[in-house]
Amino acid sequence: MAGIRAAQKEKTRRALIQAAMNQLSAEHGYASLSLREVAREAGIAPTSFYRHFQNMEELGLTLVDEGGLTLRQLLRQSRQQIAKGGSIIRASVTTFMEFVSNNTAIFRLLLQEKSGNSRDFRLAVTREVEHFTAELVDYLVAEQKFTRELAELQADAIVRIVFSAGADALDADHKEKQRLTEQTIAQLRIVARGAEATRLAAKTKE
Amino acid sequence: MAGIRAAQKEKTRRALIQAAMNQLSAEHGYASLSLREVAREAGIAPTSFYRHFQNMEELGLTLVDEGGLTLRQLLRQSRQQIAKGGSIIRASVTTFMEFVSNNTAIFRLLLQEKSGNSRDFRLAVTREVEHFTAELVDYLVAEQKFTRELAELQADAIVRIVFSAGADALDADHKEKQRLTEQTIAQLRIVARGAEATRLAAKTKE
DNA sequence: AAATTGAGCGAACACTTGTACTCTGAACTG
DNA sequence: CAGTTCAGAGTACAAGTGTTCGCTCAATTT
Repeated sequence: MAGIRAAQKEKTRRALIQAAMNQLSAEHGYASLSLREVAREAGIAPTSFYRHFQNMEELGLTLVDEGGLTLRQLLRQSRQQIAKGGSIIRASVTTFMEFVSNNTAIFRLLLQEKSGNSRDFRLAVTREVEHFTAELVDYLVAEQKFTRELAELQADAIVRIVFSAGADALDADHKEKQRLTEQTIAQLRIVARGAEATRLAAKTKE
Repeated sequence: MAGIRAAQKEKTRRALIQAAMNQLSAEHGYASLSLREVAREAGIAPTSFYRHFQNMEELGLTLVDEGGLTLRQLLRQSRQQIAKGGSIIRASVTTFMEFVSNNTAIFRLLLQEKSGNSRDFRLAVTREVEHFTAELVDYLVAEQKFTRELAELQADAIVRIVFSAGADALDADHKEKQRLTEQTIAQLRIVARGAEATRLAAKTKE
């Protein structure tokens, strides 16, 4: 029952995924990914590809899922940073930026396919990002006592700003990344202040 | 000196650009654009393409420029709306969203190539967006008396939020677009309030 | 021990791709 | 009017693409 056969299959499956990842770069996106090249890098014949995935699309969706997993790791890591105390905003933004630097290929994939050419891809990415936003909403409601409505507005704005800055960070050198990080932190502080002011304005109206 | 020849050349050049535009859709991006198909739709032989562009890349950059032109139209239109009085934020966001709806193909191109696979493309798009941000900064400094630093933070945040919402609007139906518009307006109000609060905080500190 | 399964291979097929070359004929120039 | 220019067409080629088919042979099951 060792499943030496199933284990081997899983291994080359991982090799295929890894090969696809390796070929994703700033210059070559998912769209220009070729079955034959992926198979070559994974060390199998082109035809054997079909033992693992029906299409390139199926491989692609697997990559997006992989990216979602990574995003969830990021969430966990952020929560740990927050638990340690200190500035929540600063901690979150810096962990996010570090993550972008360490997982460039996968972030690029997510960002590209978010406005890419396959509806399934777009939906898959949107789902992952929404998961991210939802976590933030929960935090704002539970810890900071915002109304759900205001929390949703705020969280959505934050995610838009942070992901957009993350996209810019993909191309940036170290110095530029630092600038982006500080800028994003300052912007989130503005948003936080604005949300706070909005909450007060709503309260005094009652 | 009529230039009946030059006119014809310009005409088929426009036909090529138009053909390329037509082939850009939610399903078919720039990356999967083929010289032969573009030439076919423009009604010329594949080889004649080279009389007008050296590469597909050159055609692509032309499309991006075209998009930049469109963005500048948007700016002008927004300013007219603002001059009419009323809510600046509401006017700007609604004109932006209308523009996205009416120029879907070109916006999709800009959004995709902003994080696309050609460095030249990314730079070209970034340049256009920066132009957009710069205009907003000028407005905030001149009309609202913000410091340049705060205006830049605010403008950049606004552009990130609006363009990100615009990207979502590409796929959305009418109802969803309205929701997005209202949401974006509310978010920009939060940012405005936050910036205002930040300005006050800085002042009292002096 | 015999039978079955299935990952991986190699050959082959029917395309599509970009691009180099040569030629034509209408528009322009002197 | 003769000569030149040049947009566009046609042919051809080499290189790549995804996918089907039948085969092998080790792992697994009966």
